[in-house]
Amino acid sequence: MDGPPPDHVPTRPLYARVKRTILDRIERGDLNPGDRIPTEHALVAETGASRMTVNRALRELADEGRIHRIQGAGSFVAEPKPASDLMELRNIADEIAARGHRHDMRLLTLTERPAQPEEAARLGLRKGAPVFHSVLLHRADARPVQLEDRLVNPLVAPDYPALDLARETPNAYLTRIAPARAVEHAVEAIACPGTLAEALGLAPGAPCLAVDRRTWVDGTEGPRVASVARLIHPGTRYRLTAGRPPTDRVSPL
Amino acid sequence: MDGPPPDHVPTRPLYARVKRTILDRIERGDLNPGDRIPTEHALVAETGASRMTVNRALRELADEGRIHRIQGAGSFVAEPKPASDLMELRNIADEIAARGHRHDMRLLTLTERPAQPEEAARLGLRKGAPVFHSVLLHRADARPVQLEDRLVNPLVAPDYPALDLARETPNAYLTRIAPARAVEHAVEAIACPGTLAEALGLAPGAPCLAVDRRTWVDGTEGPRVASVARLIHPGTRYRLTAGRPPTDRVSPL
DNA sequence: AGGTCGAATTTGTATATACAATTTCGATAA
DNA sequence: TTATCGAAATTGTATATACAAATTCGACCT
Repeated sequence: MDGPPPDHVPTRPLYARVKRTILDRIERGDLNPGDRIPTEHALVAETGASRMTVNRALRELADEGRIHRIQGAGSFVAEPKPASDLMELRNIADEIAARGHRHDMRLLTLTERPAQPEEAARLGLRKGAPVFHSVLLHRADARPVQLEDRLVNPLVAPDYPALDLARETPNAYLTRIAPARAVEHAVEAIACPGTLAEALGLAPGAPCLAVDRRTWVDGTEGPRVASVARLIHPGTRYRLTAGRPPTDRVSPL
Repeated sequence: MDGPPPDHVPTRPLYARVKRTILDRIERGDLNPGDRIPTEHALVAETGASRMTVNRALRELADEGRIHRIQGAGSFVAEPKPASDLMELRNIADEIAARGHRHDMRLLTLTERPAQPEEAARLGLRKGAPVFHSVLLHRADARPVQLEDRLVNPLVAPDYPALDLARETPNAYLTRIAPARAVEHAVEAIACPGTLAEALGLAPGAPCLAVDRRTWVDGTEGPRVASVARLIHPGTRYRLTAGRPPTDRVSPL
């Protein structure tokens, strides 16, 4: 049985399909950064959509930073800028997906072991207390974009080792079972350690962005550190942004 | 007197003015989170704009997360976004002093010149509009810790060149005369350019942390970019933190 | 009372048209 | 050759109109 009218695959709006055709050409390398995009008029002729619809598609692409438009001159493919908005709020998988890439992760290690003294201090535990330690590699379209080295507090997330990585990132899991009350970030530029160079697909010594993130949850006796993570990104491939510009536009003066 | 034809104050587009009227009501507390926004039809009657124009205004507000729209139901003021915008970058002088070092700065260049196209875009000015450009080196105990490359909008800070660097940093000066309404940060790891290696006391290619900071102030016609700065720190000597851990401590478990 | 259906409301998308603003580029004049 | 002007090309905004899709709400029936 089943199905009656399979029918209506929810058709995407026309402006979205026009956007997609442009993005396809960019992602296939058919159009490269700096290249000129067909004019609205040409796209009207090509796609059959009205100019208003084509205009909306191109305007949204411009808002999203994928293309650059100059009145009177034309539209051009923008330089790829892997800027991520508010990384502390969205997990890396969402960010990659939002850019139209395919995200996957490979678990490199997952162990339970006693905390080293410094780790214990960072986690607010006694030294030697058991902690979970995971190391993952996040990839976008099979390209490494983040190495995640994480310590998890078993008092906050006792079932962390049972996490199903096929369905959820550690960040998403922790957010779900123990929403953070506070987050601390520290960022520094480092030279890619030789031990990570291969995993990240970089030359040893290449500049990398290291983000140390610590999250707290509310416990019965006060705030507890839920997790401490060091996230390492290839410096030239990733960008961390915080803060948002005002929304309403103003004409240039 | 006055003016003849004051002439053309560049009128903002109608859809932007409609956005502004809605944002004003939200920011004045006239409309609170969860409140219903007048329907498109009502806004058409109120503003005189066409429904397509009102629709664009509301759609952009929704894209920007300020409102929430439900087909068939209406439009509603969104919850203010998670406050975690806190990238409290204290100014470099305070940080150095807080660490017990002595801060000084050397002015490398200070000019007024026409904005390059890309710079103009970042500043929200017409290309070729005059901008102030300063380059400073901040030092802690005579050791370089930050190279500050800054563009300043003369419309916001016309007296910037008169700044007395012996008394104030550019950041402190701008904060004093034009408090920022919004700040945007982008951070990336870069290899130290050869041209800066000597000034920063580094080997070319050494990892550096580059922070791009953009600040806005409120103008009569809407937000204006006050300044765009790129701050370059030797990666191993500097650390940038954002977010704050909870203040109340708990004994380790 | 409860449920069902359908009309009214409201937002979402699409088009045709018009004019404005900016850049580009060629024609023309000095 | 150089400079200037203007037409053409291209994007930006605005409107009127139409229909689609989702929700709300009341009328009506049982």
